[in-house]
Amino acid sequence: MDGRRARGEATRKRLMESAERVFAEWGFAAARVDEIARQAGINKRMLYLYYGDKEGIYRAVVAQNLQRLLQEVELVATDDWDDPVAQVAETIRRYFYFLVHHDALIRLLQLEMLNGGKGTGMAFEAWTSIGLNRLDGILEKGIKKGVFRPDVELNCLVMTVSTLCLGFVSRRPILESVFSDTEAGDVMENSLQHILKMVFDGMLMVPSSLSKVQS
Amino acid sequence: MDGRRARGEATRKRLMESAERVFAEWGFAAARVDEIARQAGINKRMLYLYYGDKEGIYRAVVAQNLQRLLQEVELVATDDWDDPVAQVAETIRRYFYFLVHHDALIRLLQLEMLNGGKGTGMAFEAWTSIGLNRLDGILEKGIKKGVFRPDVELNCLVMTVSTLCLGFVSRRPILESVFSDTEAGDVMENSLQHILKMVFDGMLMVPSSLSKVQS
Amino acid sequence: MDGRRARGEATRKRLMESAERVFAEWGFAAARVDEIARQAGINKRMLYLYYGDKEGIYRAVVAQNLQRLLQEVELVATDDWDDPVAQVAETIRRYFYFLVHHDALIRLLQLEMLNGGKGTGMAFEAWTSIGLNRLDGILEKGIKKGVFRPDVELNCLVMTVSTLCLGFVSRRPILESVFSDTEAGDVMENSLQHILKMVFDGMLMVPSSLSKVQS
Amino acid sequence: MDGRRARGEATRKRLMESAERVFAEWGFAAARVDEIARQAGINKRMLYLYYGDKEGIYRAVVAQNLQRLLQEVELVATDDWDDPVAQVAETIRRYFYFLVHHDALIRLLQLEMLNGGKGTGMAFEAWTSIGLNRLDGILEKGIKKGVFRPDVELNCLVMTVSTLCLGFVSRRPILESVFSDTEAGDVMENSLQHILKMVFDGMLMVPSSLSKVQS
DNA sequence: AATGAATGAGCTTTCATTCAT
DNA sequence: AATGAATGAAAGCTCATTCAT
Repeated sequence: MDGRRARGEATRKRLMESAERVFAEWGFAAARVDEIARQAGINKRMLYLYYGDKEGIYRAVVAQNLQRLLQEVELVATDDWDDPVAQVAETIRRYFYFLVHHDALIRLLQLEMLNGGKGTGMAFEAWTSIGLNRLDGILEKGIKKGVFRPDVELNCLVMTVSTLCLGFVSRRPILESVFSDTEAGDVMENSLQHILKMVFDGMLMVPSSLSKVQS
Repeated sequence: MDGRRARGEATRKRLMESAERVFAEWGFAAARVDEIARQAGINKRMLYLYYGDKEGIYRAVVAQNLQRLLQEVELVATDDWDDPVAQVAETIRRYFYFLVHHDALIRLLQLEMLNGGKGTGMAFEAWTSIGLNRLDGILEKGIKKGVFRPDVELNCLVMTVSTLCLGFVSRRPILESVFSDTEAGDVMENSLQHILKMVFDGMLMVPSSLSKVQS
Repeated sequence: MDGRRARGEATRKRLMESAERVFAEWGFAAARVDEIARQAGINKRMLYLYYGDKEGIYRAVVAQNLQRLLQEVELVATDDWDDPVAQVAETIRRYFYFLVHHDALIRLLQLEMLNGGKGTGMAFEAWTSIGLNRLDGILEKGIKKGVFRPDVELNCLVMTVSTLCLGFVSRRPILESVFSDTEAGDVMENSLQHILKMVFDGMLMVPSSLSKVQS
Repeated sequence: MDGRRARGEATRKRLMESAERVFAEWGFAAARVDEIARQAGINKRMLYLYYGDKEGIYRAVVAQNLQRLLQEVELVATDDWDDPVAQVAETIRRYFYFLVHHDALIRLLQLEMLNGGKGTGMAFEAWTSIGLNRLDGILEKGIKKGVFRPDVELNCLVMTVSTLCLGFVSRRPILESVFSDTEAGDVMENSLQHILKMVFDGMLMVPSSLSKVQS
């Protein structure tokens, strides 16, 4: 019967979504299996049927989210643009807004990073820059074209970008309370502009100065 | 005789130190009260006598560490130097190395930040920039002296510095595995130099270019 | 199939019965949750599933017993008899023997009364006369018929009846040791007769003198 | 040194008073040794020095209170009055008001009675009528004089008196809420009058009818 | 005589997990 | 495929009691 299988898949999915929320809110240790099942409206037993145990569904959630992150940014990175600056900016923008739109995921991955992947045995060493891994090629091309400074330390730059993006997104509440009065416009967009300026002023031959970098 | 009171204080202290380790390693939820007492070599009951409950000692640990962070950087910030660049650099250096030397604290505070202070009710909104709060004055002075660009967005800069320092320090394992072969010298010192360059190239009237910024 | 639900209800019930015994024997504070579960032959966890916590099952036990007390005496009170004396006697008899047959309940409610409902927040102010609340109507009717003295203080009388019944029942061990030799017949029945005589001699127009008051 | 001994006695006394309050409020099981020491302003260790353990001080408190009760009523009972009615009334009055003025004691003894002396091993079987034990003689004298009915069941009467007194005193809160509006005068005095009327109407040759029985 | 510090046993409660239908 | 009932291990916490000064 396909109806059965379909229903089973729906159950799997609801459990995953619920688990993502709960793990993101509480972290692995403080998350409650009962709460995951309750929010999913699914019997707790099914969780064990599909995912083995608490850690099993946790791994599944983390893996799926990393997968999504990867796919999202891959789209741009594979293209071949003429303007390296625009392409770098667009890559960062994509990365940044993906994080913005998946704050639960961010919390989850940050918690997991702090946890050193201890609970899962997964290698998270490089996840913070996943999605930026194609920057290398774009940067090199830009250096050849004489747009970027040749002494740009690629690894450091990637690290800097990922750190800044993640940092600003996860500090969103703080930023909003700080800038709510003084700044017009969206806080996140302003943050992105700040990051881009930060990055470009440090890597361009000529200061990017003031004009907003559009996608 | 004060021997008894002194012993009591010693017990308090050993509990705190033990709790700091355990909370930093496991996070609040996964930390075990028994383990804290065991590592301290102290009867569990004393923890409840001195700190009320698990959350009580957790709060105490967090508060004490924030205090330490504050004091450490305060030292420089109050001084009045002639050279704003050197003073900014020294402030960042202090902040950075404090984080380096207190990685347990870092994990602890990051976990707490991700937790939004939920478990403790404390206001952590601004802790990431504690210790950098005197930067404002130094920067303004530098702007007046014509050393820094007048369009420097102070708040953003502070946020950037704290984010980068915290990010690089907490990604130390990743950095070490990435740079172990290619770079000479200490990874953390290199990271600090990178951060300083990043920051100064974005704020100075004339690019800081290449020379290392010493304290 | 309803087998599972039925089993669940059975578990609930066994926990209640066990809790009634244990609370009655030890009082709230000294009662042990482990003992309740053990006597019920039920896993301790279920108690928390069904009743929340120790106080939860305690409240449930107390509430249920008050309910029973109410129902038991209600039966008579609603009827409309010709003979007020007989009806009052029957009401008291029912009340008295309900107490006799539920000595665990008595201990429980007396403990709770002494506790002032502190542990439960329930209003116990009037429970001692629950089951006698219909006496008012019967007495008034009796006064109109000229059987009872018109100066009978209804509230005091109800209080007296409940106090005497409760007192004699809960002093049963003492009474038995005192009267075992001298009196023939059941100690409790004798006590009831004494109470009835006490009450009627104080309220009747003509002394009830000697004949036993039958139901 | 006598100063030392005197101070020791003072400590003992303060511990006893504190223990009386705490045991009366919470009962044996729920009472906390720490609370007793705290209220006494005395170090907990002294309690163990003077009374051995928790049960030790509990026994001491109960014993002392029973002693007091006995002494209080003894005063009247030993006298030889002409008027048996007045003497009975006075005995009951003394007993009643002693209970009124020692409500902590009442709670304590009632709790202990419900506890069956389990925790202490003391024989409490007859304590409810302690202080009324001389009624026998007075009643017999009254019967001889033709004032009391010869069929008065002495034991039952004593039991009735003690039960009613104890019951009304310990239900004082209920009584006050019930009678606060309707009755003038002190609730306790009214209760006593009710009890006396109750008792005398059941034992006198001629109904005591209406006039208040004064001491 | 008096006390602050310390303790181990045992309490209530929680949790991830499995059984039986 | 799905579920309500059940469980054992272990967690946080409390208590009466004793040690050392």
